[in-house]
Amino acid sequence: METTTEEKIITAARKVFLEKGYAATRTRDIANEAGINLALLNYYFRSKEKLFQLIMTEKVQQLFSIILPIVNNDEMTLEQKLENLIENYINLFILNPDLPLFVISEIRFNAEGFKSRLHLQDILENSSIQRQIRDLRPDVNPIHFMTSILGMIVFPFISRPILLPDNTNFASLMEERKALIHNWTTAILKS
Amino acid sequence: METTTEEKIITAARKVFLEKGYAATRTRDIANEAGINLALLNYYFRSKEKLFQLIMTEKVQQLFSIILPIVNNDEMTLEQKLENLIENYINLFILNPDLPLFVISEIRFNAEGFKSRLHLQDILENSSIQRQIRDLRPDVNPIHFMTSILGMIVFPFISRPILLPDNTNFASLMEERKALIHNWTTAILKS
DNA sequence: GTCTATACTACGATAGAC
DNA sequence: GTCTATCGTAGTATAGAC
Repeated sequence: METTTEEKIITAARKVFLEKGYAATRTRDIANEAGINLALLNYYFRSKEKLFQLIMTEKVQQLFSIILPIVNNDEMTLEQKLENLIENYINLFILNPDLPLFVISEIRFNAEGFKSRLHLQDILENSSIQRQIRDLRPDVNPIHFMTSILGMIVFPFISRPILLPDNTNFASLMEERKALIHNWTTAILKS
Repeated sequence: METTTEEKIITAARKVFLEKGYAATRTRDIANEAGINLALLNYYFRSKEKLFQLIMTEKVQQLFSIILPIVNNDEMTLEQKLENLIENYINLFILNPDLPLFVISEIRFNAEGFKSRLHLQDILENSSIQRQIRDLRPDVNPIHFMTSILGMIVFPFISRPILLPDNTNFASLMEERKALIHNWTTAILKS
């Protein structure tokens, strides 16, 4: 075991917070999962809230580090951006199936805090990708294309516990989905 | 005030649970919101868990009472079913914007319980709508169409706190979205 | 049915020995 | 740094008067 105590706690916190969410998580569960004492957790991170912020920041960055470099990239065509979004997000979610629902659920409880920190709406507003969409389809509010594209990518992962059977090979289903979404997004941009 | 105490508690519970989720809700908050005493809440509903089940059942039914009568309706064409889904779900979510994220988030913490009760996968499997989709597009797993259609409908409501600015008139944006999704779903079924 | 008071437990956090 | 023990509080739930 090469990992430090601090790393063990963070790894455990990541697991428990993602599984249960902030409110349902017990710091004792994190301590047990990490194989250390409860007191030690507070020694390293001072409070449950602080430890959570660490995990949450990490997960928000993981989620938005895909879309942020793309939206304002002037070197890429719209076609390339869509391909890139689909490929990278589906790969990310296959490896981290809890990620999207975790971030969406927890941001909801602190919507104002993250809105003021992230400015995602401002970033999308007048972004390169939004201009590209508007050039192609000046008749439609671009937010409708953005939400439809992202919805097709994200929704299977969010609704998986309700809609999708366990027995299917979920990963390969999502792999084959890449090409489909690619066709569908270009189709709706022309419809 | 014509409402009974029981109704006042349920109304308050509905509000608080939907806002905060089960784990973060305090029964004291519900009691305060209802304008009654904490002891009275337990007198009527025995426990927080029981009260929550009541609200959760109500919300799950609210959510699935739209899709369930449609999927196996042999009188409707696929076209009519899609139109119906889009119209009814967007209307429902405009009036209840917290509903989809609440149900999805909370089911996640008790996925097995609801899966065994709801059987939604079984219902979709070999359903009338799935046969209609397969007739039209035997080359694609119908689950991809279902998740894309539902994703386009639901995702704006789920991602609203992150993606969409407050100042826009959200309801009218969703109203105009109905016709767009209608076009887009028929477009992807033909692409 | 409705209240006040309280029992009981679980949780987050800290004190203090090592 | 790491532990045991414990404090203080907040949470669910109940007892018992009215």
